[in-house]
Amino acid sequence: MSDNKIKNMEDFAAVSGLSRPTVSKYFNDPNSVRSSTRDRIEAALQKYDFHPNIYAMNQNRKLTNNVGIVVPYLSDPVFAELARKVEENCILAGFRPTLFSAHGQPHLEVEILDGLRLLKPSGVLIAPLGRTPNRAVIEKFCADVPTVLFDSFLPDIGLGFAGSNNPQFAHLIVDYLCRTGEHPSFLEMRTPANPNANRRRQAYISAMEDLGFEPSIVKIDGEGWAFEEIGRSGGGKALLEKQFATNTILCSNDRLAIGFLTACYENQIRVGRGADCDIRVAGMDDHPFSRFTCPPLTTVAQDFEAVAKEAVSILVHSIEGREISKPSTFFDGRLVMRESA
Amino acid sequence: MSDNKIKNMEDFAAVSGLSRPTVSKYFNDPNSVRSSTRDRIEAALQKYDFHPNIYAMNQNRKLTNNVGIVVPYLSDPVFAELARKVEENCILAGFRPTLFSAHGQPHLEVEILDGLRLLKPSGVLIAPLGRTPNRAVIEKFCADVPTVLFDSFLPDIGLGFAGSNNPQFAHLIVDYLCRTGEHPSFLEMRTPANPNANRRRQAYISAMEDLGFEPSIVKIDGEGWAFEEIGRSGGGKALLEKQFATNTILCSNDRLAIGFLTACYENQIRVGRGADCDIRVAGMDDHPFSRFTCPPLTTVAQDFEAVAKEAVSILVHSIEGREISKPSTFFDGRLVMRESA
DNA sequence: GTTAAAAATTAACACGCGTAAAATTTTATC
DNA sequence: GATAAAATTTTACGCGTGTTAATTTTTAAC
Repeated sequence: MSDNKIKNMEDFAAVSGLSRPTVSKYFNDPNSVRSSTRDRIEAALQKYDFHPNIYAMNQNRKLTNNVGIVVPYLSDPVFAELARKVEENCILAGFRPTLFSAHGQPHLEVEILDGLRLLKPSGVLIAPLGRTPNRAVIEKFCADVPTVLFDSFLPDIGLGFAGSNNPQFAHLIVDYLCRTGEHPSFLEMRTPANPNANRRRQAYISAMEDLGFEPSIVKIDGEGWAFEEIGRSGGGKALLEKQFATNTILCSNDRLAIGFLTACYENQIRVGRGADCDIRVAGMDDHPFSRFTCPPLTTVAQDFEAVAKEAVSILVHSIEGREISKPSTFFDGRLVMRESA
Repeated sequence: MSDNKIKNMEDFAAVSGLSRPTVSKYFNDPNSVRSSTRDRIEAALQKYDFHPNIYAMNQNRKLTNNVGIVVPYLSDPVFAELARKVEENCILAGFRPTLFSAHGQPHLEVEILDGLRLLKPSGVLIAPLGRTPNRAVIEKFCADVPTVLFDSFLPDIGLGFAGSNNPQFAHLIVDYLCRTGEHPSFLEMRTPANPNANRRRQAYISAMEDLGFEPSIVKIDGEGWAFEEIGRSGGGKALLEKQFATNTILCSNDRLAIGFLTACYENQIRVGRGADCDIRVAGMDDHPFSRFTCPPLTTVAQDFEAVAKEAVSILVHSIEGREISKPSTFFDGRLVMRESA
C-alpha cells in the first residue's frame, strides 16, 4: 500500500516498468496487451491504486463509456423498477449509466437531453414522456446520439424500441374478466399522462368487440402524475353517479386502480370475486404495491427484465456496429390473478 | 441560426469579437466580466449555440460543477421523493446533480462512492444505507470529498447532517395513540434495513415510559427491503399468535404498516378507529401511498422539503468556505390523522 | 482632460490522456 | 538459430479549456 503520489498515467507507467501508451492501451482494453504485461499492470494497480482521469480520457475519445437513462417519473415505482433493471443491464454491458427523471415535466425532459449531449454518451435509453411537442426534440436528439426508446413507443424514432405489448395486456385481462364474470367497463384519465394509455384503451375496445360486448369507457378528470388521487376522486364520483355499465372495472393502470380501490372503500363497496362482493376491479402493470392493496389487485405483469435486457441489447448491437435484427419488440404480459377480480 | 461550425471556445470568442480568456471567465462566472461584454457574449450565444466541453473544463478545475446524490433504495417512493427534492435544490444552487441508488446493497454503495471520486464532485449528498462495515468507507470518503449526510444519521461523519427527528416522530404518534385509545404495541423488523428504525424503537420505549405504560415490541423476521411483504407475512403470523399486547399497533415505518394492513385484511380484522373496528394501525413516514390504503393510514409526515433544503444548504455553505452554523439538524414530523388510527 | 482603477488582450504554459508513426524488442514458428 | 509476426517503446502532436503574467485598452472619478 505504498501510495507514492501517482499523479497520472505517466507516473503509473513508470512504476510498472512500462511505457504510457502501453498502459493506455490496457485501460482501453485489457486484452489488447500481452498477458505478461497485463499481469505487471495489475500487480502495480494493487500496489498503487491508480485511476485514469475520466475527464482527460473522454476529451479525445470518440466514444465515452457513458450511457444516459431517462425515465418520465422516477417516483412512480413502476419506472423506478424499470430504470433499475435497465441500469443493471448497462453495467453488465460495461457502461457507466447515469439516471435521469423528467419528474413528469416536458421541459425537464428537454433539459435532460440538452445536458446529455454535453456528456457525449455513447448511447441513451429513454422512456419518453410522450408529450407531442417533445417528439420533435427527441427525434432531433436521436439524430445526434444513438438512442433506444423503451416503455413508450414513438414510431420511426431512434435505433429501436423495447416495451410491453400493451394491446396484448388489455386483451389478456379482458378475456379473463369476461370468462369469469361480467364484462368490464374501462376506467381511465381523460387526458392520460402516458401514451400507453391510448393503446390500452384501443385494445380494450377491440377485445370487447371481439367477444361481442359493447365497450364502455369512463373518463375521469385530472392532470399530471397523481394517478392514485385522480383514481380516488374521479373514480368515487363515477361510482356515485353510477357511470359504470357493469360490476367489473378495468383500470388503465395499477396506480389508477389503487386510487379507485380507496374510493370503493370510502363508499363501502365490497371489492372482490366472492359472492358477497359488489364489484370487481383490475389494473395493468403489476405495480409493486398491487400485491398489498385490499383486496390484492388482479393485474397484468410487465416483463421488466425482458424489456430492459432488450433495450440495452439493441443499444449495444448498434454501438458495436452490428445489425439490429428486430428494431422493435413488444413483450407480452402475464396475468396476475389476485382477489380483486 | 447560422451554425458556422463553432468547434471550441476559440472559435466562439472570435465570432463574439472577444478573446478566449475573457469568454472563459464569463463561463466560470458571468458576473466577472463587464456588463457590455456579457451582453455581447449572450447575443453570440443566441446566434451560435456554443457549449463549453465539460471534459476539457473539468480536467484542470479544482472544483467541478458536479454533485453526487446517493440514496439507499430508489424504488422506495419515500427515497424517490426525498432524492427528487434534493436534486431540485442542487439545481437551484447551480450544480449538476447525479443520482445514484445503492439498491439496498452495501457493496453497491461502496462502488458508487468509488465511482464518485473519479467524477471529482464539488460535493456529495448521501443518505447512507447504515450498514456497519460501510461506515469506515463513508468516513474515508468524507475525508476526500465534501460530503453531507441526510436521512440517516452517522455521528461524527461528514460536514453535517439533515434529517428527521425520529425520536420526536415516535413521541408524537405514541402520545396521539395513547390519548385516543389503547396504548400502542410496536411492530418492527428484527434486523432493520434502515438505522432510523433503532431510533424509533428507542423513542417508542421512552415515550411509553414517560406516559407510564409498559412498552411492548413485536419483532418479525425478514431481510432486505421488501418491507411490505415482511409486514404482511410476519405481521400476519404475529396476529394469529396473538403477540400484540393491545389493540393498537404502531409500525416502525409506513411500508411495514402497508403490509400489515394487508395481513389484517387477509385475516378479516377490521382496522380503524370506529367502534366496530378490531384494531388500530399507525405508521411513520407518510409514504405517498399511505393516503390510499384501506383504511388510509395514520402516520407522521416527514418534512422532505426542509431536509433537502438544509442538506444542500450545508453543502453550499461549506463549498463557499462559509461557517456552518448548525452541522446537524433534525426536523420535526407532522401528525397525519387518517382513518386507520 | 488627466489619472487611477478596472477590464480585456496577448502569449504562453499546463492538464492528463488519446493516438499515430517509426523504431525497437520480444515472441512464435519452423 | 534464423525469420516473420506481434507487442512494446519512443517520440511527438492534439484535444479544449484553465490560468497566469505582462501589456494594452476601456471605464470611472475628479
